[in-house]
Amino acid sequence: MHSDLPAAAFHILVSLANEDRHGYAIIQDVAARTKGKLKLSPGTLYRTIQRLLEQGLIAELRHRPDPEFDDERRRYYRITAQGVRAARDEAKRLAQMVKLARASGLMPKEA
Amino acid sequence: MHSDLPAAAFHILVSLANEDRHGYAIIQDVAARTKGKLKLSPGTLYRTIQRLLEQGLIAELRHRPDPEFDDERRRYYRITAQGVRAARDEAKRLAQMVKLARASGLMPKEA
DNA sequence: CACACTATATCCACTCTGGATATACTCGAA
DNA sequence: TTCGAGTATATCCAGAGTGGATATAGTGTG
Repeated sequence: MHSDLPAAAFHILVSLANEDRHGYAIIQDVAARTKGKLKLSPGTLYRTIQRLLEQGLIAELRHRPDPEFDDERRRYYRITAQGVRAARDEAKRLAQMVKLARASGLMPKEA
Repeated sequence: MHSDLPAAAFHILVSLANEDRHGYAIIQDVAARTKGKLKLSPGTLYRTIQRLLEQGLIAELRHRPDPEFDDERRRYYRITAQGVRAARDEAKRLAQMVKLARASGLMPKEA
């Protein structure tokens, strides 16, 4: 659809919900959370990060968390209040779709 | 993603889960189920129907349900066993995404 | 020495989508 | 009675989102 949060953006926001991360760490975290089912490609990741920055759903940290033992190439990101709202709205939309499937008998009660 | 069911395809399958319908009726049914939030455009609808037919997720009925009082232009479709499986798998994937959002504290318990 | 891993970034091709357009018939309001 | 809205299907175009390849570059391992 036109107005909803793209899948990659949603997963990135979920990954940043409880911890500031850099791009590569997001790829790994999303893969871990989805048990390897979703491996964000670099093309999708960095393009989506740029879009999220422009839309104000995430912000880049000016100071890296641990300057001593850290790869200088890394760029860290933090979710914004607006990002939290966007992710929550998208989750509600997805929950509605699941509800629709359940109401149609397409889903076993718990799965 | 590459392998998952597009949103329009999912909604069409849900709409056909309990009743055979023709294209235009699907548009109205999806709009009703989503409380007007999702109005499938004709471009999306008829293209997606063609794709679903090719993939064997739906089938066109050879005989229209009620030949007497019916618009002859209508083409009726029925979901296949394969279509049911595809919709169920997609619903599970969506439910997993919602679960991920909840686990991250992005969602209020029930919403 | 080659390969894999870390880390970011850009490019191309493909798919999915909305919206416009086309065709054509029916019905009610002005 | 004519105009617009609704019904019904279909095609086209432009734009967004995605994966995969490619590039660059440093580090670590067999």
